[in-house]
Amino acid sequence: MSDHALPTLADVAQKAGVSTATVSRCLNSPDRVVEETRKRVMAAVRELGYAPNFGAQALAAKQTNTVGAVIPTMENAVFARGLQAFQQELGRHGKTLLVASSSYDAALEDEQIRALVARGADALLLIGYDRSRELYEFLDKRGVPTLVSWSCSETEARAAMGFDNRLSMLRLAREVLKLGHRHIACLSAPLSTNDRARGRVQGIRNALAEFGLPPNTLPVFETPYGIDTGTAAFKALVEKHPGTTAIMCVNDVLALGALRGARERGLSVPNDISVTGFDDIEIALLAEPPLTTVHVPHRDMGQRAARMLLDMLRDGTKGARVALPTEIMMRGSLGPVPGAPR
Amino acid sequence: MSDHALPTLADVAQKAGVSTATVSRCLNSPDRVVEETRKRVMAAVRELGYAPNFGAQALAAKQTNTVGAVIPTMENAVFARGLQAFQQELGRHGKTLLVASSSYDAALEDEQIRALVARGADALLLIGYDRSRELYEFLDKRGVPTLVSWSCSETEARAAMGFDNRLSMLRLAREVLKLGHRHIACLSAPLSTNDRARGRVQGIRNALAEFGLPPNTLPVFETPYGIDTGTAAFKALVEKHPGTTAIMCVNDVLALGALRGARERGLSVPNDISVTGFDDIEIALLAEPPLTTVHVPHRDMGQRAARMLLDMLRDGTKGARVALPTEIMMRGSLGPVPGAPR
DNA sequence: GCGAAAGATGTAAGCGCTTACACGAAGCGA
DNA sequence: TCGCTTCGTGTAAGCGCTTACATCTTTCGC
Repeated sequence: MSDHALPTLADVAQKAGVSTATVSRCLNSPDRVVEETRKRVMAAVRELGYAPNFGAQALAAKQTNTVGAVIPTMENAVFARGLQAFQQELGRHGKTLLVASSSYDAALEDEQIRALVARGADALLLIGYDRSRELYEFLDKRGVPTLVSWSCSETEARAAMGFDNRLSMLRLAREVLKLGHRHIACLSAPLSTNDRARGRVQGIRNALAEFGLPPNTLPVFETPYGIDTGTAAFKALVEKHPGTTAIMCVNDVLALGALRGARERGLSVPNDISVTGFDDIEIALLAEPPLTTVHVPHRDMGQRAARMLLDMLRDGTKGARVALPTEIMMRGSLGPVPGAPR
Repeated sequence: MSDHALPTLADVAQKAGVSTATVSRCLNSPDRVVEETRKRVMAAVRELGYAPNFGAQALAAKQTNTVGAVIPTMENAVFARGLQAFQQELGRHGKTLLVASSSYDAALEDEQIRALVARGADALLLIGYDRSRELYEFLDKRGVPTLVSWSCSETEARAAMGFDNRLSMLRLAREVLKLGHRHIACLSAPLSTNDRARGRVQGIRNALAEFGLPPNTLPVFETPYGIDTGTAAFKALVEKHPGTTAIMCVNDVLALGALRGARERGLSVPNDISVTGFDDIEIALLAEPPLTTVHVPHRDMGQRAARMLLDMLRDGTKGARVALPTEIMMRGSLGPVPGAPR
């Protein structure tokens, strides 16, 4: 680590025999400088190994070209996928992505969002709507354009690039019901701070109602995110409700856990019990049996989210509310109700 | 989005009837200010909703309290895990983590590292050693403390918090050989820019040599990261080397792909062919059959990496070279060679 | 060939914060 | 009581960059 100070704009300017303004222009809007000068400046830049000081640049330009995103967890490939596409699109427009994760913890999420803003994020991508009024007020006050993803609600004014969680799950639940299942249970993430999970559970209830079943008798087991927790919750569920023929999980990870729980309990899927997921992560296909789930267009969502946020940033507009289509993936983990006539 | 400018230090100072220096001290070293003044200042801070301007702070303090990390991919839970622990430890010391991913692309990694430095990262966490001399020179010139993780080589001077890839794989390969396998093949990530994969392959070769087998006849199939690619490579491999009884993969994701390839080919694991992985990601346990693999202490590694980097940053020291122990996880995907006496 | 418009570059005023140094007040030992 | 240290606070000089504005040159219509 050499201690001699790094070259500054002034050093470059001196070396190239121009003013600092010209060097700055060469770097930021090259077409405003005549070619000969530009060449000379660029040569000096290269020779000195000059790179702009981030803090100074941010201070003077009043923007950081940085977009922040807070996701529930990096451990779920589904978020990683979406973010990758998001990042690529941002990169194409000269912006950098800052990622933080909240471990599905509301207080931590709050903190991470504030940290990102404190770090100068020009705009934010958030997952779902659920967060405190104070936080939203803070964001509005600071004038940070914010886009919600993974959800899309008619009743929320805020810009969103997501999909309809309720409707997607409703469609899947219809398929389950069509196969004759009448004793359905739900394995869910904690509902209190997760509007996506709530929407999905609501979707099951709506489907139940459509089929003339009482929606409020749906057993819902809430458990933190994880394969292990899914396995444990599955076991608790079948113990408490032995007659259950189909377990609908609000995400694939939980469903994978349920699959393992079934295996450990000696239950055959789907002969003894059916299991469904949500997200369509890569391993859903690989599971034994392959998981019936709802496919979410992660990549497309990420890319479009980036575009919308970029537009909001550029034009200062409010952003729209877009619901992307999802797709039911019928696979081996869902079968007809046991004992049904074939 | 309100347009009225955000409050500055000067606003707070005026409101509290003190100088900006005092406000700054209240925020950064509260014990240097008498309690009464401090209370008054803090009240003003709260009332105004003041938050420091990142750029200005970075410019004046010449540090950003930000640490950058570049990982190959966010889609592998193994990196996510390690990073989470890394981030937590940093957070405890008031630092923020900036993450970027390179998609296992050397040029992109180079770019991301420079972007992170340009964004003012005070220190860096990198995965593995393999990168250009220019990049390392750049880092040294800028004086950015850098810590390598996931690898730990005797021959590299640079600070590292990792484990011995070669030795770990060597140990696993011994187990494979002990079970009678003599026709082993290797499914690897591209080796040219991945010292971890190279070390692991080398480990297999070393084990072969120990058992008196010619190390250079080991078939090594290189394929990009992914479950799908693992499946395809598996098929290509068994076609070209039908006599293979054990396939050792350099990571779990590839191994999962191999498992699927085996299933699609109608091969029973481990009866017809054995498969091993590396990393011990959560799904390794869930695979059918559960994957024999090498457990890497992700969380511990992440946490200790953070501590070391923090020390380097604080004391300006060079950092040490630490190799953490790994553990062989014997599970169902590895069995005795087919036709062996039981 | 002249004046105006357009283009290239320079000048210098900040951006909001940290911190070395200065200053006055209070506490202390002799 | 006097000089010395210690403590709390203020003053003001940057940190390295962007950019409005000023200045000087060139170009071009007529």
